Amino acid sequence: MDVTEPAPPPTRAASKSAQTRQRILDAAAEVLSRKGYAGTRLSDVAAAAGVQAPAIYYYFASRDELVEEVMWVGAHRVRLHVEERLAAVPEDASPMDRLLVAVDAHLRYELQLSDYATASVRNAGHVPEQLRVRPAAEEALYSRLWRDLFVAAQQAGQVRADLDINIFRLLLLGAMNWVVEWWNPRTRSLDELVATAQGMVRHGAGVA
Amino acid sequence: MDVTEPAPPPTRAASKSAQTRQRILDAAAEVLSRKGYAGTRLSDVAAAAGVQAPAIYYYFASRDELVEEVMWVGAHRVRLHVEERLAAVPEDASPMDRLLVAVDAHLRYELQLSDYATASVRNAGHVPEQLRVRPAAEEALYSRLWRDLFVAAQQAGQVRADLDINIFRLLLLGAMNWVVEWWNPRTRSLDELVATAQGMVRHGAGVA
DNA sequence: GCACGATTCTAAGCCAGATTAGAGAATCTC
DNA sequence: GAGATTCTCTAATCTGGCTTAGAATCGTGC
Repeated sequence: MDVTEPAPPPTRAASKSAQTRQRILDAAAEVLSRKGYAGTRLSDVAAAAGVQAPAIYYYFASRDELVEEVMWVGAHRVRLHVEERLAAVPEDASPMDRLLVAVDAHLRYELQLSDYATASVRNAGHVPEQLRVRPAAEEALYSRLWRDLFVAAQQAGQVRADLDINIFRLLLLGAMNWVVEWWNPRTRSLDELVATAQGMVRHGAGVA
Repeated sequence: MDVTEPAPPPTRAASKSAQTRQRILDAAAEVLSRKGYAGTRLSDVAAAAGVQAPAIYYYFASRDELVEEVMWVGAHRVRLHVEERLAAVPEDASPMDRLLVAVDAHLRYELQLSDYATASVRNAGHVPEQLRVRPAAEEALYSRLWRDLFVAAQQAGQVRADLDINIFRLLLLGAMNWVVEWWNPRTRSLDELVATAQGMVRHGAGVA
């Protein structure tokens, strides 16, 4: 609630308290990513975090505040991850190369690394309006990142000039986001998925 | 609940009763498509249908049964619509042409014609397990339809031989389904969307 | 070992919203 | 137009699940 954290005690590395808060948040992300907003019981989250439900209220003002935080963290981290991966791309890489790296980073993060990202994506359109404000700001930044990647690629002549890159971008993000609805790591390889999605961009948007 | 309908009375064209049932179902589809499973109140549905909430129970055994029916109808109708459009394609059309018609049909139906389809797509992953059984059967049929389209196109040499058409198909359906999350008919033209999605297939999957 | 804040627990409280009961209106049958 | 049936309403009831109260426990500084 407050902008200031509850005055972290002498703040040793990771106080027990902070760890518990983290455990609750992680549990919420996990349950939310699996069961969705409607199906997420505070009691499930508590169980997964190894506490009783009321303990959650020591760290979060309400169920919705907890959910909002998960959503925001999810959106935020995906963006950071993709930005980091892009920052590591060699100077001489082409705009199209950067686009393909972004596809790779987005998919791998969403599927392997983060319940938060999955929770964020799956529930974005299903939580009450008020919970969308803060996460939406993150998503706007993320959208811009992708827009810039596409603009650069199109200006460099690596994306067809007649392509509507706004629509294409939204379709692509949709394709990648929807993956969380069907992906099963046991039946398919992540590498193949990434390669296919990259092909969708390289051929679908790239110049012949 | 029973397999047999409640013994349709002398069954004139559309009895008043059937109309009311229909109105409730339509209302449910509309609310579900807009607010999602979690946000759909039976009272909202009732209001939209112009009845009091308990009246719903005369036609449906429970909230969940109502939701299930909407989901099933949505999945069913999309499939029928796409099948109809495909049936109307000239004999001499190529497999790729048929694929593009399917893209067109799917998008237009989902965005213009049917709250049921939108409700079905948006909530598929958010309703409790038990509600997914019947709709899932429909979706399986629909999946097969698309698989067949892709197989035919690949065998005809119109889709790159090295493309994993299963993954590509799922990505494409995801891109199209996710459209309901961002589409705003006031800011973009449906024609452009369809054209861009078709381009994604023609270039993304098609032979160079 | 004691005092005190931080943390977590058990036991209620509380309420939105689904569902049921049962009375009343509408419609149909003859 | 009386009686039966279908349909819809008002007025409860019921319940899951969020939330609050307040007591117990834990940890730490002195």
